[in-house]
Parts: sequence; structure tokens; C-alpha cells
Amino acid sequence: MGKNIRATIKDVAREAKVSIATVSYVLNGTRKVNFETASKIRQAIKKLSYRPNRIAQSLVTKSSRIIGVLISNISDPFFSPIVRGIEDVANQAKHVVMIGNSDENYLKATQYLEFIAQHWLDGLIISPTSNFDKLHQKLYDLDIPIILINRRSEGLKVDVVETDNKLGAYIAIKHLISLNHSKIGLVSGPTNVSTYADRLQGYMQAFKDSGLPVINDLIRVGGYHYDSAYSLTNELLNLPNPPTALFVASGRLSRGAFQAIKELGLSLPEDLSFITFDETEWASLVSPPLTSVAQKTYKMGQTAATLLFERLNKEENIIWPLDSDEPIKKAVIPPRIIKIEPEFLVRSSTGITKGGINSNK
Amino acid sequence: MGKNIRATIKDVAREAKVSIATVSYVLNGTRKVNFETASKIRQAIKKLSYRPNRIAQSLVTKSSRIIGVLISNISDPFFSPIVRGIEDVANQAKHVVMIGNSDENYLKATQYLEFIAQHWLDGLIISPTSNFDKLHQKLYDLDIPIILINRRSEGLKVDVVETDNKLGAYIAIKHLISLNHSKIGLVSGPTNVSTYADRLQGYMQAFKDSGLPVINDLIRVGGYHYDSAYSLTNELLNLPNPPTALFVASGRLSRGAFQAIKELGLSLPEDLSFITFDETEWASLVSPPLTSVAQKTYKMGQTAATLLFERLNKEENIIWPLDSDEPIKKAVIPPRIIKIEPEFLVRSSTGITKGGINSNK
DNA sequence: AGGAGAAATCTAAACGTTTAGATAAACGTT
DNA sequence: AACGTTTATCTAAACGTTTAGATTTCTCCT
Repeated sequence: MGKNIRATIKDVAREAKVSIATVSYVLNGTRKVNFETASKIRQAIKKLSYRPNRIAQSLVTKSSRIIGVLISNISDPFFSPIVRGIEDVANQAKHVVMIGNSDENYLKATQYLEFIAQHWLDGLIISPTSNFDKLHQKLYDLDIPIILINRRSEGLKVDVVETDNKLGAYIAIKHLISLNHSKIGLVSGPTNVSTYADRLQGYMQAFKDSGLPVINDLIRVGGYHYDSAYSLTNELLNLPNPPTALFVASGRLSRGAFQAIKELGLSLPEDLSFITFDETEWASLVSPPLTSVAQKTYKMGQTAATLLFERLNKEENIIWPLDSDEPIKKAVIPPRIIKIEPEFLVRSSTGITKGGINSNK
Repeated sequence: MGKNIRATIKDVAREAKVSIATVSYVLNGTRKVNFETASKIRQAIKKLSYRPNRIAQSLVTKSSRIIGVLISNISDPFFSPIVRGIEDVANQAKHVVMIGNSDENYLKATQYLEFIAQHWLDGLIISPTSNFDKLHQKLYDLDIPIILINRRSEGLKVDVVETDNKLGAYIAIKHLISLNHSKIGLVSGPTNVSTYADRLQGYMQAFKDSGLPVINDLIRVGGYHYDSAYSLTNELLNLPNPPTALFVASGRLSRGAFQAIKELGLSLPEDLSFITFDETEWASLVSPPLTSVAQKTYKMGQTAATLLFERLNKEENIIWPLDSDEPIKKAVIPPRIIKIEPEFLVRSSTGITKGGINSNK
């Protein structure tokens, strides 16, 4: 330890008695070099256990082979498989991943962009947080490919990878309706973010397509967290005319909802049918196991990274208008929105209702 | 987009009509510069919205302000809070985190060290995997501070942050013994890794301290995964003289064990008391909620990062022996082993046994 | 007014690569 | 044998910073 002043390309060149350019050429295969010279160089590399300095490389090539991932919280079981998916694709492309946690916090996100994203990153995958529109300009200024994951952000012209949230909710509600439910509660997060807005739409659409009326009083919109869902669920189930089924719009919210249900002593699915958006580790382990709309998080990560590398590898069309002395770089690929189909897992928390369409009231 | 050829220190210097050195001095506060000149420079910086290029900085300072985290799997709910803890401390220290997943796979770990850790990283936090000793030399060769997290690795002289595994197991078993259990099964992962070895020791010690005999047949050691625990639990509970309590040595293993118990139709804690090492999201949500030994994963991450930055900030003692023409850099801080106390969460899966010490056999 | 000393600023090398263009060596053609 | 090609290699600038040492400017004292 400490004895390792690491070898540089100069050392290799000296050892092999060639110029550093030649070493660089065999390293990168960028020019033809004589077979014998090449093997001399390779020997020198081995002997000195030389590894190119990526920082120096990055300085001249202006590419760090680092991509950034900015999400709200890596320890959220929703996000960690996303990051894993990104990392796997990135590694295959010989890139590495730098993460940042925004905590849904505008300030932390700004800091990340200011101090970290600048210069380091070849590309960025980011999950929009609240007040995200304030970041749009900063994102454009980075001048690197950007992919949005999980949520859209109106007005930002970049690729988006998201679950088909509307479809997921639609399928869930249709399933409940097929089990004779018509009074279906919805516990949701803030509908000014695209995910919850879309799920609400799916909910509505399912009623519409089934010719059933939407009961507005059964739709409860609150915060992101546990406790919000806990109280909304209590409100809903204490209604004079309570729902016979409950659709909870995220895994985190379901924790609160589930607890409320347990505390009320209701049993699933006899007293209430229950569907949760998001597949959580516990959904299959509680009793009864919960019917859920599983987002393919790992795949979302993979997809986002794939889109990113597509842009990274694609040469830009350079257009040079006659009347200008500046070329215009024009992205070959227009912004795309990829919707990943969720998986609907029917388990035991949903069943046919006695309190269906033709019963009380 | 595309119009941003970003400003460099040269541009700032030209704008402020000073040399680039002076700009650098105000940027870093490394030399005194006249107040008026400084404000001219600050204005120029603002006008050009200049940000120093970290890559160029790194090249000359030989410090990237990036720390690496190499764990087996970021999407494992055990590791993600660890990473979060690291990231939070790193951010405070104005560093950023680069992650890699080894999948308990020697080859992937090697690749990470070969291609990523080289040159990029100021420090590395790594969770040892199987065959980890083969990596020791490569780690030394990196010549950067290294912190081991979660597991120790015999013979590698670096800091370690781990749960006090022995204590955790000890407390759990003592608790069961206090509930009159004496036939306590152990379902464990491979005991050639320090975590499981330590937990086994705690198990033994608890028996010893209570003057109770260890029943070797009740100790079952298998693989890391779900299915291993599933079959070991079945074996154990189908014994002619089965245990009255079960201690499962990790959260992942507990999934398998829990499933086996459910399938056998046993009810907790009447038929069997159950304790799991690791706190999982589902432990508190299943019925009955599980008594568990919770590792403080977030704190482990924080601690590891703190140790790392301690080393990064500490100037090395440079000793220059008279008889040598090379200085010896000697770490000021000797390797440390930090054991984080786990938290014992008593819930409803443990109770007094009828089949205790003085019953059958 | 002249000079010493301190304060402010500048010059230029260095960090470790890549890469265009120059040069040199080898070969084939007539 | 002279020339044009092709192939292999080298030279040197560039990437955007930091920083030691040199130089200039200012201040104060006698």
C-alpha cells in the first residue's frame, strides 16, 4: 500500500520504446499498428499493469461514461429495482451509474443538477418530483440526453418511461365490477401528478364503459403517505353507505389502508374487496394475499436506460443553414413516451360481493 | 439546447480581464485577492453562468470526490437503506456516490474493481461476497481507503461496519428461553460467512449461559435463499421431536420459513414461537406480526461513510526513514471494527411454550 | 526620493489522455 | 532509379483546471 504510483501511458511508451500515440492506438484500436509493435506494447501494459486513467480520457473525449440517476429515494422498494434495471443496462454499455436522492425535495434536486450533473454526466434519468417544472430550464441547460421515469412532466420535451397507469387502474376496476361491485372506493395520492391522475382516469373509464355511475363521494384524494391513506380509508369505511370494494392507488398508501381495515376488524374479501396498485413484498404474505396491479419496475429501469443509450449512440444530424454561421444540431429521435403494461395479479383479497348493484339503496 | 458551449475558466478570465490563475484563486479561496478584482470575477462568473469542470479539476487534484459502493444487490431491501445512509453522508461531504451490484458474483465484482474503481474513486465501501479473499490484492492495489460493510473478511486490514450479530442472536434466544423454550430450531445461511457464523455463536452462547444443552440436530445450515429455508424448516418441523421455537437467521430466509409454517397449518405463537433476524417490511404486517431482530441498516451506511471520510480527510503521516530514498505513508488510523447494536422488536409471534423444559422426553 | 517588504497578480508547467497532421519507412510500378 | 502509394509511427496541441514561483504593484518608512 502506498508503493503504487500507478503507471501512465508514458511509462508504457517508454517500456515499449514507442511514442504514447502508438500506445493509445493499440489501446483503442483507432489506427492500424504493426503486429510486433502491438505485442511489445501489450507486454509492457501487462508488465506495468497499466490501466488508462478514465479521468484524463474523459477530459479529452468529453464523455465520462457516467450516467446519472436522480430519484426521490433509493431505499423506497419501488425505486430500487428501477435503479437496478438501469445499472444492468448501463454496465452492459460499459457505463456506470451515479445516484442521487431528491426526497421529493426541489432544493435537493437543484443541488444535484448544479453541482453533480454539470460536466460529470453523459446522460440523466430522472424521476420528476413536485415543482418539477421549475427545473426544466436547468435540465435543458445540461445539454445532455434526459429520460423521465415514472412520471411525465408537461412541457418537457424528452423521453418518458412510465407504467400504463390508466390501463392498470382500468383493469382493476373492471375486475371488481365483474365481481358485482359498484360501490368502489378510491384512495389516491395527489392528482396533480401524472401517475395518480392517470389512475383516476382509468377508474372513471371503467365505470363509464360498464355503464355504471361514478360516485364522487367514494373518491378520496390525499397525500403521498401512509397516514393520509389511513385516515381516508377510515372515512370511507365509516360512511353511512360504505363501498364494498376499495382500490388503493399505490403500495405505500396501501399500507395505511390495510392497517385501517385490520383495525376496523373487517375481513377480506368477505366484508370488503381490496386491490392495491403496486406490488409490494408484503402483498403476497399477508392474509389474505392481496390482489394487486404490479408495476414492472425493473423493466422500467431497463427501458429508460435503453432509450438513453440509444440517444447517446446516435450521431446527431448536423444541419448547417446557408444563412447562419452556426450549425444546428438536431436530434434524430423525437421524444417518445413508453408505457409499460402492468401485470394484474389476482389473489384472494377480491371476491363477489353480496352488497352489489341490486342490494341496499 | 445545443447552443450551450459551456464557459470555461478562460472565458471568465477574459471577461474579467485577469489571468486564469486569479479566477482559480477566488474560486477556491486559495490565495488572497483584492476585493474589487474578486467582485469583477464573481460578476463574470455569474454573467457566463460558469461552473468549474469537475473532470479537469479531478485530473490535477487527483481527487474525484466520488466514492464507490459495491454491494450485492441494490434492489435488496436490506442494502438499499445502507446505500441511502452512505449517500446522505457523502452529500454532506460534497461527494457523490457511484454504485455497483456484484450479485454475490466474484466476476462482476472483479470487473467493477478493474474498470470502474480504477482512477475514478476516492474511496470504496464494499460488502464482501463469496470468494472475497481473492479480491484482497486488487483492493490493496487500488490504494484508496476501503470500508467493509455488513461482513468481515479475514485478513483484510481495513475498517469494518457490521451489526453485532452475535448479540442479536443472543438476545433473541435468551428471550425464547425466558419463555420456557429449550428446543429452539435454527435455520441459517452458510456459516463460512461472518454474519451467519456470528449469529450461530450468539445462539450457542445463549444456551451456554442458561445452562441448557445445545441440540445439534436442531441447527440447520443451508444456502442464502428462500427455498433453502423453506425445506430446512419443513425438515425441522417434521422431526419426531420438533422444536417449540424457531430462530431464522435472516429476513430472506424467513420468507421461506414463514411459508413452510403457513403450509403446515401451524399457528404462531401457539404451536411455535418464531423470531426472524432482520426487519422486513412485511414482518409487522403479517398475522401475527413477527418478533424480530432489526438491523439498523441506514445507520450502518451512515457509519461506514463517516469512517471513510475520516480517512479521506486525515492527512497521512509521512515518514522518511534515513536509510531509504522513499517516504513511507503510514495511516494514522488503525483498522477499526464497528459493531452496530441491533434492535430487538418483540411482537406477537413469540409466546410461552407448553412444550417447554419439563415436558415430553 | 528611494528602497524594503508585503500584497496582488501573472506565467507557465503539470495532470494523463486523444488525435490531426507530419514524417519516415517500405513497397510496387514503370 | 525515380516516383507515387501505402503503411506505420511520431510530434505536438488540446481538453480545463491547479499551483509553485516569478513578477509587478502598492504601502510605508526614513
